[in-house]
Amino acid sequence: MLAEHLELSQTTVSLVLNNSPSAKSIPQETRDRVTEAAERLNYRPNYFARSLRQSRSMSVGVLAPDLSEGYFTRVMSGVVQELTAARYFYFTACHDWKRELIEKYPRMLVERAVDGFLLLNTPADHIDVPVPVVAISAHSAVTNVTNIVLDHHIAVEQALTHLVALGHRRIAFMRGPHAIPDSEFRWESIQQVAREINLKIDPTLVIRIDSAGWSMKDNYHPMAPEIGYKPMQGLLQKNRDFTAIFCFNDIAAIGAIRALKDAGLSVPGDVSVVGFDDIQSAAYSTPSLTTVRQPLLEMGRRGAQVLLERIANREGEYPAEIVMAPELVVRESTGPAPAKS
Amino acid sequence: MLAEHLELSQTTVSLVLNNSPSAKSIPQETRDRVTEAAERLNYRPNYFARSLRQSRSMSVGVLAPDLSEGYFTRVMSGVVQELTAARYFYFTACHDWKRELIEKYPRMLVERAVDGFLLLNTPADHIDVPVPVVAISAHSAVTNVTNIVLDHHIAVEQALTHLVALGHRRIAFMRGPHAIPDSEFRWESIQQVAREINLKIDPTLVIRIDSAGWSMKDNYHPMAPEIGYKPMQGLLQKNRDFTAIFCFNDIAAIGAIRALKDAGLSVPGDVSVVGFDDIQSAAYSTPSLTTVRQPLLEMGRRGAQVLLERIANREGEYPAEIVMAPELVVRESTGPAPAKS
DNA sequence: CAATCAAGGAAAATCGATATATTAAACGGG
DNA sequence: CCCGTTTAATATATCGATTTTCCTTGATTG
Repeated sequence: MLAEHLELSQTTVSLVLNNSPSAKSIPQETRDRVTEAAERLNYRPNYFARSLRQSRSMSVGVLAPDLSEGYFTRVMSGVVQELTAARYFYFTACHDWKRELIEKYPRMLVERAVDGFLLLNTPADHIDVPVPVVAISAHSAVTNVTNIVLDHHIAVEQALTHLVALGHRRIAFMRGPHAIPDSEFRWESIQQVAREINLKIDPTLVIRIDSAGWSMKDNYHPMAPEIGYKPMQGLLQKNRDFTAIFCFNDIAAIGAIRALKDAGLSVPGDVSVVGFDDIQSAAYSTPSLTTVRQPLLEMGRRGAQVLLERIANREGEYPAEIVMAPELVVRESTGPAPAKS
Repeated sequence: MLAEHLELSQTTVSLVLNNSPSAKSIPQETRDRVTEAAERLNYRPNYFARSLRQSRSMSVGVLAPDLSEGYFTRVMSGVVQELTAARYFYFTACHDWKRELIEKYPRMLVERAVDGFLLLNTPADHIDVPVPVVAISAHSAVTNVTNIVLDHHIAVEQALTHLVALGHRRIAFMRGPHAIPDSEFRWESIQQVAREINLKIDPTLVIRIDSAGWSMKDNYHPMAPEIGYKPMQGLLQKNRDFTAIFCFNDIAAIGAIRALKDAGLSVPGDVSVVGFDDIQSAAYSTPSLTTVRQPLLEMGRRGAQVLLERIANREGEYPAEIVMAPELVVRESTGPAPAKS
């Protein structure tokens, strides 16, 4: 430490600069001398030394599938707001859906002594770490983990009643990739809501985004509209007897719309399309997307808040699940079902 | 350290585990005992203790305007490939174009002892840190900084000769926001190339993306197509005497196309649109975008490579600038200029 | 045979802070 | 005038590694 080169002992300097309670016996004059010198010499306590002693790093690990457009960036905006306010930084690690990495990165980050983990869209089941974990958009019943999830039942209800109200009965579904935790969960909700509102789901109208297309490329590209384009194209070759499709996310919906157009169908004239997420480009693509908005920013904020609370109070109670409300945003991609031909 | 609780001294354990050169006098049998015990007890050296001693953190700071779709995610894909291979992690900090943050974050990260900085799309002029810096898409002549830049002259040449070859003469330009380093640089190239190919630039056809629209919102949204929609709308109200527009980036181009459609103009029938970057959605929007591809992934990789080299060899020579080549991707948004009416 | 050298390992210093214990002087009350 | 308390600090232990220096012991060598 440099500050005491000029006058006092390390102890005193440390007590003063940390405004420690046991420093109340130090007279104001001395305090001023210390703070002034620290200011003048631009003193910064060594991060490693401090962290070594206090055994905390003031940083958290963020584990996500990829730096995808839409989902990641929106959630992280919220996360960053909270972390920054608490003077925390974060390491990002993208596992690219490889199980090996999903298990390896947490270990590596624990070695880096992160104080907690934030999981985005990533299953928490095989993650075992000695620090608090908050999972956003996962649905895992693991101890130690707080889940921030969307109310999928309401989300699906909003989307389907909207379509049914427009006269649609033959509705296709594009399910999410197996890897994504939300996929199964949402599909369950779809089946349940369909029963409730007496809507039949035709299995030949159910297609699925291929998780492989997600990342298996030389030049690593996260989620592109392609993921929706291909399955839609496949469906159109086999069965065109539907008037609407409910897609797993907006990116896929944009790809699906493109495929519909390439097949000579108009949106929403022939087919209505509903997306999910409400990403930025949803409002600006042509046609603009009707979609179920997830409050991603708010989910990121709540997640970070809970994580920081749990870090500050390691023994306290914490919720196992926090449920957020979706909101249907109606735009141009949905319209009345065409008259039967 | 736990390992020596069982047998030897810290020194020996450390030497063996780090495979230190001065450990060649240690017999194989002892080494095996140490490594076996480390394995069995799942020993992990304390990150802080090690970093404190070696004074390096094995992490770098990434400074970017925002977690924007397109630019950030693509560049970072490349960066991450290299960092991961070198067992480095990174802190991300988004300055949101606030000068105060552009100066504060580097200081904060230096306190965190990052070993180097990667600047994305961020001016390096006011950043003064005691570690190596690599700036991607900045153009700053600051010592200590290596710049990774695109060859804008070639980029502009490709775009403009393409439009001119299609018969376009009255070409509008949408310049980038002041804040972004590339903006001015590219505009210079546009003017220069225009002179070279004898193309007149009509000042009333030059519009500009408003940097304020970038981030001045309650719910922080990075770059949305809106940034291109508004200026385009403004131009259309004043002057429709043009047959093509060259936009600063793809997101803005998508917004511009939307504005053109809303004004009853067809793309590319009435107006051809050229974007910049070649982001994922460029190929999937309607119409798909003709654009100048920046090798963003490659730029990220090169940037990270240079940074890691400079960290490993702090005294070595290093290039002040590395220039990358663009590539024009022709898609649907450009076509022959309409006949004069 | 004494001096030299290498092998094998350990002791101690160090990195730069924080936490705990201790000291020395001043003060005040009985 | 002695004893306990407050004031104002300091000394020392500690966090957990790496780095430097040093000490045995046995073998080699001139």
